[in-house]
Amino acid sequence: MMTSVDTELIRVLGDPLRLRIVTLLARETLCTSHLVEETGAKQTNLSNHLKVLREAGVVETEPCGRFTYYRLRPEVIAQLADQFADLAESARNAAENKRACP
Amino acid sequence: MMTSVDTELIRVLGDPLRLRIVTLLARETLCTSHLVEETGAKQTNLSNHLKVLREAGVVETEPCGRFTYYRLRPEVIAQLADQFADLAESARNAAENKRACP
DNA sequence: CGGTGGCATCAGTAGCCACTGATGTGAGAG
DNA sequence: CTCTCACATCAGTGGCTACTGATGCCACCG
Repeated sequence: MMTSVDTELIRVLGDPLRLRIVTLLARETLCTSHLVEETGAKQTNLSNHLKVLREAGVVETEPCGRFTYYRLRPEVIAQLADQFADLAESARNAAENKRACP
Repeated sequence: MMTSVDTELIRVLGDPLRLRIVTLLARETLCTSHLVEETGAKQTNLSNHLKVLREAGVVETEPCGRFTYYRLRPEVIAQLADQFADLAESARNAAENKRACP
């Protein structure tokens, strides 16, 4: 219920390129070169963002020979969705709560 | 369905203080001085963040004499929750899609 | 009508972070 | 073994932004 939203996770997803990556990975599991091709970003840049996403627990890696596949972790996104849903419901219920002017 | 997540909205909510404000406003409608008192932040700083939240459509204002009440817009948060839920579901369905190594 | 309190705006600053080029590492191909 | 390719790491830099102090504006109180 009173699960406050994870600030760090939102901050991580707040970057346009990272959100782009997450959106792409929501459709299929890809490796870095695919992401380079899809986004047009440099490999170094993507590697940095993927590291951030990995450390935030948003994606997980699966080595495949020389390649590294990145897979999105749906539970993390789903949990975030639930947290926002809770927040929205809380806001709806408290619509008429108004603290008196001091 | 394929509603991509609004980057700007997430970026706005990615700031710790702004998320704090949103969480507080999810419980009750407050005016600036209440938020100063709750968060311990300076009035100027809060005013800046509230402006950002207002321009992003997250909150709306209701003047009450000399005071300005801020109310959270639940629809915006709910829509965001839906977008993340869609993303999570999409990721679950595409769990086994893996593009071939180039 | 002056004074006060609530809030917005302005200009300046410091810190963070996204992006880049160069380099390191490790697996596969030949 | 050597070369190549996929990817990670490192160090440097520019731009954005959160925060601050000063000031302006407006509504209410006396």
